[in-house]
Amino acid sequence: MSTLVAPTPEAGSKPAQILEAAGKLFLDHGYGAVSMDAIAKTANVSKATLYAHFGSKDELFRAMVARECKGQTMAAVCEEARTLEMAEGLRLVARHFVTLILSPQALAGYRVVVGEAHRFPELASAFYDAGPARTMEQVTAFMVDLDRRGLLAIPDPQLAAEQFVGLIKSHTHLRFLLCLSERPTEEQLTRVVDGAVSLIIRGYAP
Amino acid sequence: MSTLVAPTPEAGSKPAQILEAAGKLFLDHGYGAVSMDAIAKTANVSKATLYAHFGSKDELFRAMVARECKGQTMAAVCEEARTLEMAEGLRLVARHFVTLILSPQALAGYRVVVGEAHRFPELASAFYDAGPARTMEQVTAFMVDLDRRGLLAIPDPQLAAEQFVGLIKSHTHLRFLLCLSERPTEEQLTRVVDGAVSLIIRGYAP
DNA sequence: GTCTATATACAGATAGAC
DNA sequence: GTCTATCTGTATATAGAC
Repeated sequence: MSTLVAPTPEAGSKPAQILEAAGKLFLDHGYGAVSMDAIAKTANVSKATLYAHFGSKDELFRAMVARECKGQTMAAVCEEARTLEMAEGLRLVARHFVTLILSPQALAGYRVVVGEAHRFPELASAFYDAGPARTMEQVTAFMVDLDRRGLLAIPDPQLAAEQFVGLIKSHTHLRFLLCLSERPTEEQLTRVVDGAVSLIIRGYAP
Repeated sequence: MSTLVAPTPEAGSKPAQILEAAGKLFLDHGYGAVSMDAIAKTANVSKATLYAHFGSKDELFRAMVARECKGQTMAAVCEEARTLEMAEGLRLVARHFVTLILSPQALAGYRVVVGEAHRFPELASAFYDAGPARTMEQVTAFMVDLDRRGLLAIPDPQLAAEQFVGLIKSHTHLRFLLCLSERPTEEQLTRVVDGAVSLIIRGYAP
């Protein structure tokens, strides 16, 4: 399993500038549509310098994805949710999750990784491990906790976790992926979140 | 709204050969990774002929997506499902839907359209109208029917339809999009379908 | 309509000076 | 380590013969 843990270059250094430029461009326009020239230009760096730090376009792309994967976690929220009343805890998790996946960065990352999954299968795999897989683990653990406390009756916590995130992504995520909507309205968010929470509670009531 | 209704060339003709080759290659490797040379070669046609029928790579790409969008509909199944017992009807719809979205063609199309959504926003929009939007309409109509017959109590049929498809896509769809799995096992399908159906039934029980 | 051959541009990657 | 200048392949698109 190829990890996505790349050594973070110190802020302000040339590699950091390059990674930042690469992130902006790749995420906005996709892998194929961005040239190394454009990245060098955006980073205020010569192309030779670029190649001195990243051996190829592939390598730079991988490093960029690794960088973007960091800091997108549900761990803290799932911990906090355990201390709340059930419906409130579920709503907190759902709310955090929907905000995360509809953020412009997450959407752009999703687009580019999905679009290049055929060409970079190991990258897709590493992205999955670093992002969605960890999220699923954390949400599953939350479901196990609800079951243990007797608040819900969940025979298959992993299935329940998958259903929960499926309910939240629902149809909305696709609409945003396809650039049909720009920003979620407060109303949209509430509708999806409340719908998912109440369906899970009614469906898994003890 | 740009429709995706392109005149279908007669089978066996040069345009048909070209579209078929373009479909194969674009869907397998993505827009950026496929050259017009490769398409011409695969179609057993010269590049000049190719340009005689399709003015540019963009145009060919659009025509290909239009072609691939045809024939993927849920209409017939949703009709049939109305004649069945509730759980069986839901299961039929779910089963058909999951089979549809996990088919290699649908996955490949999804990947390429999502990956290029930034560059071809109107195409993404047309794809949405031709595929997902129509599916949602049909599933929503099915939900309305279940409510009218008093089998379920569904105050917001559109939300329920979105939840139903969300439950079915769940986490599985992402795993397939990222090329982490090749073919769904019978067990996977049953698990997702039964889980979605029973959650909807319990959640919307009158 | 279809082909061979080519124009033109730009991509990724490198050589060599500083 | 960083730059300017360049090599080399290949991409899209077209000209002109048949």
